[in-house]
Amino acid sequence: MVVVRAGLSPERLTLAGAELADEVGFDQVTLSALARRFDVKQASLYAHLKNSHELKTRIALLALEELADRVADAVAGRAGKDALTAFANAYRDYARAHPGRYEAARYRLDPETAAASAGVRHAQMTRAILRGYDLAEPDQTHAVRMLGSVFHGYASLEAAGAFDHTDVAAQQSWDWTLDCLDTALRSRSTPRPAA
Amino acid sequence: MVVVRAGLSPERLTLAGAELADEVGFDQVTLSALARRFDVKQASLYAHLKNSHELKTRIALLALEELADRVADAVAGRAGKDALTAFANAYRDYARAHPGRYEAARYRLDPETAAASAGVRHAQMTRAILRGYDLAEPDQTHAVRMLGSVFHGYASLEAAGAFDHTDVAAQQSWDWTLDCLDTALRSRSTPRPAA
DNA sequence: GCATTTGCCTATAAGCTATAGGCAAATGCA
DNA sequence: TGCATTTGCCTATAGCTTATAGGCAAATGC
Repeated sequence: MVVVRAGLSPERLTLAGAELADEVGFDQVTLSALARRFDVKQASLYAHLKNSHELKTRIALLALEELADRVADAVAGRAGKDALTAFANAYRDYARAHPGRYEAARYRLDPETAAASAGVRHAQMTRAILRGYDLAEPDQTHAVRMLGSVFHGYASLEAAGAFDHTDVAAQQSWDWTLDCLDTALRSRSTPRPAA
Repeated sequence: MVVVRAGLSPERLTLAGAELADEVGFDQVTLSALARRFDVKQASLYAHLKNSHELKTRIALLALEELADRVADAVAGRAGKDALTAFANAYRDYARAHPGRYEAARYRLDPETAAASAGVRHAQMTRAILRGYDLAEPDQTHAVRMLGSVFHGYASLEAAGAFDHTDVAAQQSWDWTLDCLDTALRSRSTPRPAA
């Protein structure tokens, strides 16, 4: 009776959990389901994860990390509306390709964990693309929040199927929205010499 | 041994469920918790609700209804930016006053239920507001989606505490955002004679 | 005043999280 | 190479959840 170990680790479990989330939804990610996936008993996972909260937190951190990487990649070398579009598309594309991970990225983290997460990179990158619009504080903060709301709101509603009822393609509305945002932000630029 | 009946009904259970959601979060609303609240055994609830999905669906419908009522009330007799602001504020205020119900309003409904819900009133009211901006199709649809995204995104991020880290008041960013949206929409008005 | 319906009950099963304790494989070290 | 320790996964168990089946008494109908 040769017993081969499954080779579990927090990292492997997290990755498998993220895949599971994309397949069945983040709220359906359970330790039991994960254990089944590794053909292992559910209690065995507790040797690698403190509890299911830790699993979810790790998946959330993974998603934030991946999303920040993609956005960083997309905006590199771009500025102005070009950067805005690249950021927004990277964001939306990730949410569509990885719905479970995207949900996970909204999992509520305790303050210290959040502070150490890639969430701060998101805020930094948003501020970076706003450099092309010459916004002074506190307008810049307002704009960060507005953009975050639009991107998250759109991704979230689209994932929920809210745009499925009407015959207009979600892609067109997205492009239109980005255009709109660009205009709005430019109209708020401060140091433009002649109004 | 006088046994007094608890007087359960789908309506009372739904309302209590909504209150419970606001107190502990929509995902913490369970039939067991609800039964405890009525000092009744959990299995008894199945006489009034098919299952927990029905409870959640009913809470979602209640929330959509309430939200639509408030918005309708707020926008009545207003037009243009005034209407936009009233709509937006009613929306955000509801989300802040009733976080659990607001979460419930995002609960995924099956298509027929959604079609019969107050969700359609939301879309109608959004279109009504946009009448003040003279947008032709498909721009109107784009605008409906953009506004929905901003409102939902903002409420959702604010509820998640995403705006707590920076010292700028969420109210100010909200006002700024609405201003921005108004400008953006006006710049897209079609039948404005002279460009 | 009796029959029917209704409302809540107990009992039970299955799935989830979590803890405790056991045993064998893997590893460390002389 | 051989023994002690550590590690990895196991079983067993308890408490929580949803959900179903069947029972009995209160409420209602006639």
